[in-house]
Amino acid sequence: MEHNRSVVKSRRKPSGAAVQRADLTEALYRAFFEEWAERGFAAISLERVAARAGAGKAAIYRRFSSHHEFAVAAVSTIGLTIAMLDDHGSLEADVLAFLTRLRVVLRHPMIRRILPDIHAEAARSAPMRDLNTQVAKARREQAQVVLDRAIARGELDPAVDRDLALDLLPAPLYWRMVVLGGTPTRGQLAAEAVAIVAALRASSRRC
Amino acid sequence: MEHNRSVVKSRRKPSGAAVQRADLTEALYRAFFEEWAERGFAAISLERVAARAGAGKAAIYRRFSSHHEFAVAAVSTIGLTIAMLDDHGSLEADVLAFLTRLRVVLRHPMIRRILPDIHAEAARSAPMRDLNTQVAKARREQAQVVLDRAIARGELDPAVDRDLALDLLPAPLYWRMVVLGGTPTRGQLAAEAVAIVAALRASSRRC
DNA sequence: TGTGGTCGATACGTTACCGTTCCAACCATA
DNA sequence: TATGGTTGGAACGGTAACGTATCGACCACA
Repeated sequence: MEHNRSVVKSRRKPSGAAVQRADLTEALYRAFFEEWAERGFAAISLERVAARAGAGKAAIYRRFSSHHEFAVAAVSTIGLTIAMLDDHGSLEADVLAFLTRLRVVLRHPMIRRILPDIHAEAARSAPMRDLNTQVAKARREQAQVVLDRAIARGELDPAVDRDLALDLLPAPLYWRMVVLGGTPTRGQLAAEAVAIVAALRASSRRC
Repeated sequence: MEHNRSVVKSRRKPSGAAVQRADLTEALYRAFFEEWAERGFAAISLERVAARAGAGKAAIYRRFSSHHEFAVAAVSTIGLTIAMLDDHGSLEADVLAFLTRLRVVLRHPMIRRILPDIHAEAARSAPMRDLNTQVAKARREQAQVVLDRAIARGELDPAVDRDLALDLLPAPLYWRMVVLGGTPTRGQLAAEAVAIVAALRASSRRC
């Protein structure tokens, strides 16, 4: 069907100018996210993306078979940086470290705009839903470590409600920054850590 | 400029078929939100909205001067139902009632899809930001009542960190339902209420 | 050093939506 | 009951993005 010539007889490998430029591929992804942040996912125009990347539309359609596939490929490049958190000696310190890192992420104006869009789109398209659960899983693991350490230290009951705990850790800060659009100070973060630790302790006691 | 004839000489008030049909206006709003939920805010087409409402485009442009104004008017119809919560006798019961009501709201598939879109758009356009803060304020007042009652009962320190408390109440449930896409059971809601109460208590103690 | 073959950019036809204009339908008023 | 005047719907040009086809430019290989 496609690439008929090379299927019939591939004399030699592509070389020279006939090889895809990885830097342009990256520029296309970057432009895609910039457009996303500015206009919203549903309004992304591949023509503007190409122009912003300093390329033509063919540069996109040679790499991806459709608008949709390009979008999927672009979002798939996210969520790979999942560096683990250091041990800070106590649950409260670990929680504060977790919140501090989350604040760094949510401070990026682009991420702040794209994240809620992902959640909205997750209800509409399957690949976006997959991406969302994948990102959630990565975040989950990071938080699991915090809980496991606390249990090992004896600060938390092993029978702690993990699902609830994994909600309690990121939710208040996400709410404040993404939903309300604010940015808490370091002191407010510390107060939040104290409250979250209390909530975590309470969610292990049987009622 | 416009409506010259009636300015020059208004013989009699509009009547008969010459009066706007309120039911169609409502149908247009409804269609707007259905389109929003299906396609995303940025991809709303007024042509499809009109078609879905069983009307022509002129029905929209007679009522609103532009696409943008229509959107603003539509979103302004939200957030007017702010019925106050009954007193359930204890902070924990009040929190549970608050969560139960929030769960009802977030169960609507349309609201679940539209809310994150609003947060994303709030970072892009001023009127959407206004809407968001307005909705936030209504929610705030509802939660304030819960806190005030608890303080009156002696369950909470009057010096409680209100900003933090107002984040702690809705955030975990919002996270679970909108970000993760799940729906907690009544039992999970009760456990969450316990955890939140513990967090609220902790956020009033001085450190 | 010649060259094969893919690359990126431009131009093109198609589709969809915007916002406007026009006209028949409609019904409470007088 | 006749009618005035606005309504809703359909048709119209204009714009923008999609996805495809074509072209010269390019450069590692042989």
